[in-house]
Parts: sequence; structure tokens; C-alpha cells
Amino acid sequence: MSDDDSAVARERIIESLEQSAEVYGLSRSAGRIYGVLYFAAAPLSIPELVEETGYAKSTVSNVTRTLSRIGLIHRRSSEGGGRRVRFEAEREVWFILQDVFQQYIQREIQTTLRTVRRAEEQLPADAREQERVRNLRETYEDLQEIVQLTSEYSAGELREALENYER
Amino acid sequence: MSDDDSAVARERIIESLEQSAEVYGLSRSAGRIYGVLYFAAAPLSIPELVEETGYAKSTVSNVTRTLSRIGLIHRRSSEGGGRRVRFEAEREVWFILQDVFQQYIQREIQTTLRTVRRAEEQLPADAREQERVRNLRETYEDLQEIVQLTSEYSAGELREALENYER
DNA sequence: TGGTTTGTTCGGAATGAGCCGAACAAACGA
DNA sequence: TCGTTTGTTCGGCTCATTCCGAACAAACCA
Repeated sequence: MSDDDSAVARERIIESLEQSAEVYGLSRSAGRIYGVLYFAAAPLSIPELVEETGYAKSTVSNVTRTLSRIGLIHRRSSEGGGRRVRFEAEREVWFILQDVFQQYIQREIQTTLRTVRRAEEQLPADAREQERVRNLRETYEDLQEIVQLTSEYSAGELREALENYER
Repeated sequence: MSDDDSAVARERIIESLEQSAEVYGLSRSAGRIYGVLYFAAAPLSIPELVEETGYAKSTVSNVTRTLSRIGLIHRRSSEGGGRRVRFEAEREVWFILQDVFQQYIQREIQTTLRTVRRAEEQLPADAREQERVRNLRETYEDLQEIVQLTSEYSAGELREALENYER
């Protein structure tokens, strides 16, 4: 009974993670694999993940690689005996988000900002586009700074900073 | 000459927007159409957008609808004579981001949070999963609050709030 | 009224992503 | 040593997305 309840609750959350994965540009399989690892009592190997998720070995192999690259899970190689690679979920969700901010958002903002700055310099001083490009640049500069600072705080600190701010 | 330079600069930025669109889950055509509208001196109709972008009329029709729905561009109907629908870009990038936060991120967080809370209640008190689910819930509660507050401030205020925060 | 312009909707082609099974490489155990 | 287990890579299948052209509906103009 109690075990059943746990299983159901776990499954619900994993389904929710599947959906979240899609929203953030990952595959459903990535969401499920992360979810299974999130609740696993110990790091799991690829055959174990195949068993738990029902996905093909090749799928699990590919998905675990991308999840590792992004930082959602960690490879725990050389665990005890055997050369089995084992995977463990990064359970500090805030870390994950900070990583995503650093790796993707920050990067995206920076390349755009570089393009905009170059375009702005190149633009004739009297061009109609001047003001619009300047606006774009200024917003992106704010964004860059915000994202930068965000990735330096914990979720709690961030929340506090916003709650205490007096305009 | 000067016009050429402007055109080149504009094109660079539009290409950058095409790429950004992809990153944020939109099509390249959406990025280009938004870009053209961003620099347009006046709101443009669908035939004019076809002329400027080279896309088929149907494509422009579909893309403008989704961009309007998201709030990246606005329909300016009933402009002067004719029943031509005209589109204008929302140029306050921060508004757009706030909308995205409200519509997608906030929503996503809330549905996940609801699932997690329900699962937590359902869970037997002694379940192994207890702590992990609680962790998840607490982080999501922080996130919800953060996103909520974020959408109430301007980019400048947000930046200031973070810069002035003393741990 | 009939022809023109504008915008939407439909079906289809091309492309890409997700997942699978099979083949392969590498390390282990008997 | 040879068979087994583990993990990666490859080609192919399926489905969704993107975009196109054609057909259609609605409003305008002559």
C-alpha cells in the first residue's frame, strides 16, 4: 500500500518532469531519465536505467550524455568494482538553473550584444535606425548584468534581494 | 553608401534575431519577421512583409498570428482606409520577456508546483522520498516568488535591486 | 455587378528530432 | 583464452515542424 502510494507519487512527479523537459527544449526521455535518477536510492548504470525506463540502451546512452553535458546529472565512474558507469542526478535544482543561465542564456545574450554593438558603431550617425539600435543595446546590457548577478546568488538570496528592494 | 551601411547593419541584427528566435523555441521566419517589423518606419501589412522577407503569404499569415499571440508584435487594424491589417513590433524587449515569464515560465512552475505538493501530501510520512520531494517543493516555491517579483520590475530596477543587495 | 486586393485555411513536400535495433569496441570473469 | 557484460556508434524508421502553393472567403473599387 504505502509502497504503492510512493510509486504513484513518484510517477506523477516524473511525468511532470517529462513535461518540463519539453518546455525547456529537452526530450521527454531526458525528463524521465532525470526523474528516475532523482529518486534513485543510489547512482544507476545504463542497464539499470533501461530496466527502469523501458527505453532502448542506445537512447539511454545518448540521453545520459547530453544530460551530463548540461549538468543535470553526473557521471560517477569507477564506483567500487567493475567499469560500470553510474549516473546520479544533480538534485540542487537551483544549480541546474544557474548552469543553464550561464551556458545558454548568458551566451545567447553576449553574442547578440556583440552583434548589436558592432552594428551600432557601423551605423551612420544620422541613420533612422540609431535610436532603435541603441535601445536594443541598452536593454541587452541590463539583461547581461542581471543574468550575471543572478548566477551568483542562491535562490533564497535572490528572493530576498527582490523582496527587500525599495523602488 | 550610408544607406548601404544601414542596410548591412540592419541585416546583421535581423540574422541575430533569427538565431535568437530558434534559441527561444520559435522558427527562423518568426525571428526575421519580427526583425523587419522592428526596423520598419511604419506598421507593415502582410503583402509588404511578403515583399520584405521573401516568405510565402501563408507563412507570413501564420507567423504573424503566433507572434501576435505571444505579444512580440501587435495588430494595428483599421488604420486609415482599407481593411489592411498592419503589424507593429513591440520594441520594449523587457515587456516581451516579462510576458514570456508570465505566460510560460510562471505557468510551468505553477503546474509543477501543484503536482509536487499533491505528491508530497500523498506520500507516506516515513517514505524515502519525503526529503527529496520537500526539497523540490521548496525550490519551486522560491522560483515562483522570484519569477513573480521579476515580472513586476523594469529591467533597470531589477538590475539595481541585485546590485544593491548585501548578503 | 465583376474584378482586384487582402487575409486565412488546407494539403503536401522537405527537413529535422527522437527513438530503436544491430553492429561494434572495450573491459571484465571463468 | 573465450564468452559475457557494458557502453558507444551507426543507419533507419516515424512523427512533428516549417514552409510552400493553391483554394477559398471577405472586403474593396470600377
